[in-house]
Amino acid sequence: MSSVSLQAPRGTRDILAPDSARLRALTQAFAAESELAGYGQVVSPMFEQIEVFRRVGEETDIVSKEMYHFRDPGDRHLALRPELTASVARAFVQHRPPVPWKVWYEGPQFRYEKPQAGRFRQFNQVGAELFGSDDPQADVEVIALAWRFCVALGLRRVRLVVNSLGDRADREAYLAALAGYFGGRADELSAQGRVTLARNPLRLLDSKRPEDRAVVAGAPPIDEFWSPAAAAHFAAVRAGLDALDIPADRQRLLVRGLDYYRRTAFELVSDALDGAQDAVGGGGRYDGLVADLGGPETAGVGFALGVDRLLLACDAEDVFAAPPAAADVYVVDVTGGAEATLLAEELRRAGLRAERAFGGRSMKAQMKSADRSGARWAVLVGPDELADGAVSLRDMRGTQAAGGTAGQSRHPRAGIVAELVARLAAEKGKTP
RNA sequence: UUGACCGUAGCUCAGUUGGUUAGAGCGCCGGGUUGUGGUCCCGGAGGUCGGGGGUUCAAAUCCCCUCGGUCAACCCA
Repeated sequence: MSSVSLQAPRGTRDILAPDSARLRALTQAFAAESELAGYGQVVSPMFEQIEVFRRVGEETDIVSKEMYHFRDPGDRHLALRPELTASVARAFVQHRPPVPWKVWYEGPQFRYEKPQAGRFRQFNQVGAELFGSDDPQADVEVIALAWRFCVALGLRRVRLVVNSLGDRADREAYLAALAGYFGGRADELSAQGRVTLARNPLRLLDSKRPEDRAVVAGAPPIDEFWSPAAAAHFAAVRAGLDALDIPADRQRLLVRGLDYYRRTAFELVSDALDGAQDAVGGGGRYDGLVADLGGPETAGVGFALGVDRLLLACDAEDVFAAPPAAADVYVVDVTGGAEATLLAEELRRAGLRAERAFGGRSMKAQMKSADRSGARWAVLVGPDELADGAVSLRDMRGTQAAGGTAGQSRHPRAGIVAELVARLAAEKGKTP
């Protein structure tokens, strides 16, 4: 950092090309996958009345201590969205679309946290939600969508883990049982573990502290608290995934961070990611959330994937590279540059990716730039060409030595655009 | 919020126990005779050593604060 004193706020960053193109490509791939399954895009505001998020649970860390919130000039208390399910559920309550309402979304979210690899204060997610059905097949469809997308990206080292948190009453009973169990062994827990116990015993289950893990190992399993209906639902979900050949590991200690989850909970974890942030996404069923937001009793299931972490996983597995940004044509003009402007515009109108230099640089310098642009062809305009109403066309992929004029041909200026369109089309046909 | 490590040109980094005009590679710009790229050679631009304060005759090198990064706990995508 030299004399630059202004910088992006902590935990945020600028994404420049070609990384930005890669992010866009990932979003497009997700859109394609989602719409294939009948999900329509929903674009909701980046901020909401703070109440929207408070309703999802005050004990949730995301809500209680990680929200960016503020009062606007009209004294409205607002918050930048820390997650999207609540926003989408609010949209559902507001518009009451016919069910099943199937939506996908994409965009930044904000959480006030200490940043580290794969964790930012502004981060991007893609996700999907299905409102209005408690059919276990809905869970299967949603999970399959998330899974298929990871596979489509080329990720092979992603695992799906699933669990069921039971119905509301099951969850309450389990919570009480955990409180009793852990309470009796509080002295064996870590100091922080005891704090967690007081706040939410469920959280202790995925503690990473060794002292806590030893105690957790003997904790009562949630299975014993499932209602018959919840147990049957989970069995149906697992059978459905099995039928689709989607490998799902039951993980009895999986409890998600948002408190609104009921029954199905799942996560996608990457084994290619080292470090603590190995979850690329997660989701589950949240029957009851819509009612909490003031709507009718409505079932729902969905998921979100962290775009930044997905991209990190792609890097680790060496898949889903940035799309190439090579130019088709580079216009070299040593007659002042006005001709390059005309030609480049013509080429672009014809759909070719055309680049040119500015500032009246030497031919050698422009050729160097042409090379670095990755252009397939260079169109040269010098005094001779200009006088003859012609241009020189140079094959930049030739193996001839630099400096020579082999692989170069003269063409009438008038027909050069059509000529290039034809040549590029012919090549594209040969090598897709 | 807690702890550990780190912060030198656009990028990756060197900078001996504090001592004259802070270096390299890559990148960028220009040149190697008349208008031509990818190799090679030469040259140039670019840094108030993250910022502020302190110790000292003297600090990129020591101390404090601050901002930022990385890693871990917490939590989560």
